[in-house]
Amino acid sequence: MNKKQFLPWDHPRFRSWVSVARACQMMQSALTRELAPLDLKPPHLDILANLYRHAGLSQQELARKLLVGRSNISMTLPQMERRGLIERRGDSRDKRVLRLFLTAEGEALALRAMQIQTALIDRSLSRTPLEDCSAIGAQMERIIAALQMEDDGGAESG
Amino acid sequence: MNKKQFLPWDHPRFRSWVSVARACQMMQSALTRELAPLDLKPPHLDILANLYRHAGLSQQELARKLLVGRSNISMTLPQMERRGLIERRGDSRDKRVLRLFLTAEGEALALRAMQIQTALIDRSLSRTPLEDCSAIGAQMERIIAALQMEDDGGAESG
DNA sequence: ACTTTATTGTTCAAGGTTGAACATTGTAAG
DNA sequence: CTTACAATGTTCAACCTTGAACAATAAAGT
Repeated sequence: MNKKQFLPWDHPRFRSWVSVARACQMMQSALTRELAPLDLKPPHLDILANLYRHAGLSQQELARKLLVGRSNISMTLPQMERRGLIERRGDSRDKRVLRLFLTAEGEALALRAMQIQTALIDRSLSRTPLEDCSAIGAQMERIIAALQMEDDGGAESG
Repeated sequence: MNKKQFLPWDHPRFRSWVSVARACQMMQSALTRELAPLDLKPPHLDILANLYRHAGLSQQELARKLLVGRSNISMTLPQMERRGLIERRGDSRDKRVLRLFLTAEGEALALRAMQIQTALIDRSLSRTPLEDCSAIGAQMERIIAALQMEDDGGAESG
């Protein structure tokens, strides 16, 4: 008679995480919409923001920070380079790596895009007290660490 | 001299949300990895889980729940139907809509996949107290509501 | 009844993402 | 030095996702 013996929705952590995932997806959609006038998509913004922060990254390092494959970066960057947003210079010591930098135009666009993103986040989280925001951020860092472990070492005991 | 006048990373809500997005992305990657043995990807699981929960949904309703386009559903479902996981029956009252149901095999696979997902979430959130999980879920629901408003009514006052 | 407007599902082209195979360059081992 | 191994970036085929255009059906307006 027990038609549904396994109902994940009864599971508190499961329910909470579903909400998290949903919120993320909607934020992504909203960001895509608001970035459209700049002819940018979230992945482009991620790249611009990271190069704004850490000038001189290699493609590999950038890919790792963004959690995407090298090939992704390798196919996206030439577009942005042609658009005059970034610059790639070969590393003098290691001829394999290309170091990435924003152009002046790229930095200007990065700033505009980041302002749009920050404004969107502010609007969406306006009903969430700062204290709770920080608490959420801290918990998420824990979760990231836990998932990091899985990535690296499958099932390392510790 | 103020080289970086606009640093989003100084912004508490921005920082917190970056962590949220990162955690989501890593969870998605981990889920993709763990679902591979079942020859399923997260979007397939989303479909199975939603039909498990709400049998008889139309494709439109399913698309809305999953926050994807109708075309997406329209191209994914035939694959799953050929695989014997779902069934599509025309609605008798409205000849436009197709009502969706899980087959026995689909339900079995849905259960296995949901158990994998629940286990992954449990593992990743094991260091996050239940109380905090619930608080996070509640805040996320607020954020979802805020983003919902933007979607619907652009800038409705109220 | 007739026309207009909306909704549902399908198709298609465009673009994004991935993982594997590859060439090049650096590093360690013998 | 020579050989084996590892890391970086590129290319390619496969797949996924999207948005627009479309045909069929329903609902609303006249």
